[in-house]
Amino acid sequence: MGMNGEVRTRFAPSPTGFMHLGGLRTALYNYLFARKMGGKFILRIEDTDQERYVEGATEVIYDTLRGCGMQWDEGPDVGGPVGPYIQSERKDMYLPYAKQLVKTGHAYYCFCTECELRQRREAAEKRGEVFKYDKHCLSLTPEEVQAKLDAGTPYVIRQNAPTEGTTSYHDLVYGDMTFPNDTLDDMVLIKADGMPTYNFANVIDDHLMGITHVMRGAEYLSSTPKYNLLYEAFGWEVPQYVHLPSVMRDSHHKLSKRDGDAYYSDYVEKGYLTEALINYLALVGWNPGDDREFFTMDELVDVFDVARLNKAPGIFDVDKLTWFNAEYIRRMDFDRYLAMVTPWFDRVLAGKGIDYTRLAQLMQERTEVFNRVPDMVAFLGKLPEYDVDLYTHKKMKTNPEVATTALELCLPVLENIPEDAWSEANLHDRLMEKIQESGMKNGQVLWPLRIAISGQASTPGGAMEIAYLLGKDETLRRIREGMKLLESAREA
RNA sequence: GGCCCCGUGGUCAAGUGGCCUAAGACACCGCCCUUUCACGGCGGCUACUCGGGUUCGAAUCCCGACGGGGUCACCA
Repeated sequence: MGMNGEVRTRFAPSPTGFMHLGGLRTALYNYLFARKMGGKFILRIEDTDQERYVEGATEVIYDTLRGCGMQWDEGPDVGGPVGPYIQSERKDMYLPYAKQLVKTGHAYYCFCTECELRQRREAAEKRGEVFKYDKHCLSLTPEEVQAKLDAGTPYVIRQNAPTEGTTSYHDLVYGDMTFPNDTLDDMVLIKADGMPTYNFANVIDDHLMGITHVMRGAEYLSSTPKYNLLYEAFGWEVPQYVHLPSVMRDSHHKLSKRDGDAYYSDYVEKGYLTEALINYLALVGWNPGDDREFFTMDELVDVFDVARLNKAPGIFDVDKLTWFNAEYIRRMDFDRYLAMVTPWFDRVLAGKGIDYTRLAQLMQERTEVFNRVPDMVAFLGKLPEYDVDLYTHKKMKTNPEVATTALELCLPVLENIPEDAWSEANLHDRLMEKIQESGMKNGQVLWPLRIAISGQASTPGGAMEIAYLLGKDETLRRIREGMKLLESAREA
């Protein structure tokens, strides 16, 4: 707990230009926990790697988090009492701490060059050994160090990790963890360019920012002992740790950039809803303990409990996400759906004069992901080429002959409906009257009709709806075309 | 390879020694509804990785094996 017992969590992404779903989930849990505990959620940008700097990347982080409904209490753009919240702007704060560690023997200057280290590492690998920095520069006398410093020799500062004994800590998810110290490497704290490494900045900042609970990916499980050694060297209180199981693509791979399935933006572009994504993501690695599956952000805050976090990695199941998405779409206000689906309609129906409102009514419960909409409605804009076989449907008891009869039956009925009376109700009543009187079954007439005007086996809505959407001229045109197709098939 | 973690159906998962001849959801399959599809309703399929213990009793505790993941950077 912080000084006044307040919980403080942080999300500390590096600005790469994209928001990884695993990272988003980490942010979500940090946010939920802070809100749940009535604490503070802090955003910190970790941009100590200058080579990886990407223009506009921080905005992507802001937009994604805000878009998902996770507003931070302290951060680069909103300020706060322990700023700045961008590590590059804190650059000068770290070196003094590193020097303090050097003074107390917990760290030391190292003048080995990257090139030398690489060679030693490769040599070790060739021998089948694990490379570990051999504390070579630790044996330099204070005079030797000073001389090199005075000469302007490039240096880094390394942690002086113990080589014997063990280091333990308690994790709120994984329980008690113990690591042999001889597996700990002397990690670099300050890089040759004067910037702190993530490993160092993270500890300093978490302490200075009063972070009480560090929630991050399980990949940090084994580097945590080194961080704790740092806290102890400074005499600082170690935060609570909450390591999160990874989000996988399948049992062997994490969600990856290469497959185009790792980033928040990938899903938004495909037409997934933010609410669905957040709702689903919350459930990969955590569950409320009962059967509830649908949660708003506020409800999530209400039920979230660190004790219910899972340890095993979770596979990100796009099918389940898609189901959530479809459910959210079905439940959304019609006006919002219409506004969202319109651009997708436009891709294939722009300028065709289709009644979007009616189409949207038909489509809302059939939409799973917006990017599947164009293919579903394209037939309204242009009759697809189709095979006569489509007229044959066993259950509907139709075949080309029945279909021909059916279309011949429908054509005059539809021709007789005036343009200004071309409504679904009218279409329905006139057609049904005729079908009754013919003695044919509904399906025997309606199936061929729908095939003729849509050219495909499955459509959003039935024959009446489609005929209405198409309008009189286009409907009649398509029926005549269908009759022609049937005729040429008969001749062949 | 060293160290660490994990292991219930295809996937997410409930389960904290007896209520488990193991819930729920997604996916899949079948039936019903129906002018197609979708929605909806009903039903079905499929799991405690394996082997030893401990115990009257184990998915639950212990040990081992196997499998999977993570980590071993002047990246974060």
